[in-house]
Amino acid sequence: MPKIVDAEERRRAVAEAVFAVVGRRGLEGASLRNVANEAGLAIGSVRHYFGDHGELLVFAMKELSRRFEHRVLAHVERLAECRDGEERREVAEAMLQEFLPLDATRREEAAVWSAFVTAARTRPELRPRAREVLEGTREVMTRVLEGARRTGALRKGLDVELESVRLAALLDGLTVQAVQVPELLPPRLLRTVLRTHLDTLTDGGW
Amino acid sequence: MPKIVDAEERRRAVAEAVFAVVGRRGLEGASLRNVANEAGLAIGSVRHYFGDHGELLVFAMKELSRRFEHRVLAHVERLAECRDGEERREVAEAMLQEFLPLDATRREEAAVWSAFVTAARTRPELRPRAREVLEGTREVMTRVLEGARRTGALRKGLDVELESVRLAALLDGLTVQAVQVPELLPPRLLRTVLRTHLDTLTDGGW
DNA sequence: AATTTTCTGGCACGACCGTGCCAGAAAACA
DNA sequence: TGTTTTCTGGCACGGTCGTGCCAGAAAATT
Repeated sequence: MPKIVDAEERRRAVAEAVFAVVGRRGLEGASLRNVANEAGLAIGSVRHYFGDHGELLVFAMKELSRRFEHRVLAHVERLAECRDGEERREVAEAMLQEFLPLDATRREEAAVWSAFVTAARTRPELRPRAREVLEGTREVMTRVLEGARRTGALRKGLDVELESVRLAALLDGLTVQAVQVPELLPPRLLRTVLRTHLDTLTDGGW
Repeated sequence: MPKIVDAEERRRAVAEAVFAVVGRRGLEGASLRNVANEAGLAIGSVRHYFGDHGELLVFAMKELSRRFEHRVLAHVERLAECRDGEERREVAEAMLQEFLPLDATRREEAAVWSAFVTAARTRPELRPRAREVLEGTREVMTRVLEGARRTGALRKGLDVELESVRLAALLDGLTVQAVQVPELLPPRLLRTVLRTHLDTLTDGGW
């Protein structure tokens, strides 16, 4: 075999180019030509690693969600190691902040993800991953709230399932709006809203 | 002058075709040809009423938000006429439900709006309207919460501005997720989450 | 050194796009 | 009736798209 080249790494590099193009020009700008150009490759090379255009988009979407999940799960693991109550609250809050576009990098990621998810409604290939991520998000919410309930931090009488849906929706709403009109949802406000919400779930202590 | 034809009405009819096409094929499917075909017109006719393609999209987006605002403001007026506390709560909740995709029609509307808003990030012509609607939404939230505060229904110690942001984000998040994966957010659940949230704002009574 | 396989780069085709342009139909006005 | 203006329908252009196809470069294998 020729040309020592790690195929998977190359695919990831191309995905990176997809993110850049989508961030700048939207998903409809992510043509093979534009992506290849962004990646500094010839269009033929890109096509060697991806069967067709749809496959490229699916891979990029999966890659984006994979990275995101990786970051979140790191927090979840740290959460499992916590014994101290105060520390639990801080780690949980840090984990939930991971869902918010608090800096330019994350805002771009969120914008790109938003583009994929919107497109997923009309493009069947993209739908499964959109659904998986939403389900995963809800599950993470359930896990953290259930954990809080076990340690007695959660207010009595709360429906954990319902609160998971509410929390997931709140985070998604904040993200979508912050991507749309960042001026109206600066990082500070995003953090405050999240903290306020968590306070209502834990009536004071944690 | 020739051809008795109400230009504005024709423009609205074309906008209707835009909604149908975007609902079915996404915004990138809303080409002049597809829209004209959907409206039963020749492409030349559509172009007579809209300077260019961008103008068509801007008009359609404005028309969609205009209709939505009209519906919401009707509720707001009814809210102003309310004297009874119980009635106020019901009308307010009905108004807030207007933001949720509770039936197929509204789900389609929300999906189309979502497509426009996502595109607005990369298309400058669409940005102003996206921002206006978000600001308007937040203002409506502030108005209804401020009203509740005046009548003593709101829990003490709540920051109305902050709660407006939180409520608006929650509604947006529920909507976006319901458009993405309707199975995970059936109308019943949407209503329950909203009601639960309002309960936490009014500690019991209203 | 010869062969095989992976990889790169690019040409060409058909499809769709927005738009400039124009000819003719249709109705109001002279 | 003739003129004018609005409206309709369509042709043709340049551009971008995904994709089929292929030739040659490059490296591992024989």
